Amino acid sequence: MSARRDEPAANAPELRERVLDAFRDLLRERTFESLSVAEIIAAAGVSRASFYFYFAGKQAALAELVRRAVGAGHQAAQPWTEPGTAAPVDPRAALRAGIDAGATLWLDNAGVLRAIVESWGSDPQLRELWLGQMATFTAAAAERIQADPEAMRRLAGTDVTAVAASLTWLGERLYYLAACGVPPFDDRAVLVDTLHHVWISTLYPGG
Amino acid sequence: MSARRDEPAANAPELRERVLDAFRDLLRERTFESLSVAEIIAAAGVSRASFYFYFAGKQAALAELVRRAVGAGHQAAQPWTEPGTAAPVDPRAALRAGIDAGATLWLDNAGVLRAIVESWGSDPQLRELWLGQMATFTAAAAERIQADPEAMRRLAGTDVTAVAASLTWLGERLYYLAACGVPPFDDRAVLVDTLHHVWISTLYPGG
DNA sequence: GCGATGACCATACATAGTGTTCAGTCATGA
DNA sequence: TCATGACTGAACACTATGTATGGTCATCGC
Repeated sequence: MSARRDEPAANAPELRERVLDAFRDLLRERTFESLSVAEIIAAAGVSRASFYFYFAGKQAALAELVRRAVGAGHQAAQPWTEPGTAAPVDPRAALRAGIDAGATLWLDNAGVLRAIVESWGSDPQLRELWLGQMATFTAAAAERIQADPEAMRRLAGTDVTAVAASLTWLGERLYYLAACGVPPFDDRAVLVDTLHHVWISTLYPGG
Repeated sequence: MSARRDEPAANAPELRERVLDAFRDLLRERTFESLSVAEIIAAAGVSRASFYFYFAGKQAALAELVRRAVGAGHQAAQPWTEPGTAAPVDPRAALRAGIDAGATLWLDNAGVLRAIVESWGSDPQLRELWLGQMATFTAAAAERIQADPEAMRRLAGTDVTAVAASLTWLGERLYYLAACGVPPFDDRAVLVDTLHHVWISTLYPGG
């Protein structure tokens, strides 16, 4: 039915990719809100009609970029969320590794993630996407906590899900501030150390 | 020079107040971004020209509302930031009182505060305002921590300012989620307990 | 080769919002 | 009675969004 000239099948339309690439590049230096569709398509070398053929709007394109970025995010946090296959790792070290991987993810995708953090409040689609992501991380963290007798002993009598959600959102905020270059979190070492410190204090205060 | 008909002096122009009141009311149920100047002036019963005479735009009006709301905020946190005049209060109890006062402040001014949290990322003026506020709270918290030998013993070797900033931003985020009705923080008891728990764990882990 | 198909583009359009301008109204105070 | 200053209403230029139209061009079946 379609007139294809390259790969035999399952080839994501090239224009679509070009738009997403250009959009991601622009977001590295520009605000989502300040970007117009005109600028995006100019950078992508694509017509206005094509853009609206592939995406319902700016938001929809951003949503796609976010989905791709956080897809990698799940793997990033895995060292801590899925306790080592064989050797029982020190939870503190695993946690630090997860936090560090999160920092890498955020800095690599700073533009896209900054954009959704600033936009999910005013767009239903983006809100659902982001709250869903946070809920996923929260659930993973809560599960990991509940599997840890030491942590559970400390948290006795408190709402584990709420604590897990707090720590998740603390991460979101600090990573975001780092991506915005707000001190003192623009210093990656400070960011990771501080986040790690609060998580550890909350979960394993015995130290 | 001006033709006044009421109070003798220092009378803030009535139209300006009407705009601010209407704006605050609208923000209780609507998003800042989704509100147009047309709607605001319609609700206020004021002409477009008058609006732009008193405010440079939507953002400037919001900034004014935020300044007024957080003016009260400084007092709200005072029980903890400025240790009691005479009797040495239990820092944990004082902290809880401060957190609870913060919750009251946020719920009273939910619309305005939600608006700035969602907008400071894309407006230089609002950014400066909000980051300044957070810096103020952070400084107060850091000072309070440094005055407390018990807390300082625990935090030995870590960046106190960074920890104070983390806890400040954690508060910002959790209060915001509560104002948005995001579970589990839409439950005020959970909000206050969890925030209190993380602060205490981080600062006074001895229990 | 020939016509159909579908991807793509340029242009134009309707709609909506922003911020400015300007002529005009109306109460007050001199 | 006139001048002043607060305020309005309407129009304007500009920018952005999302849609609709007509046309180009490569490819495919035949």
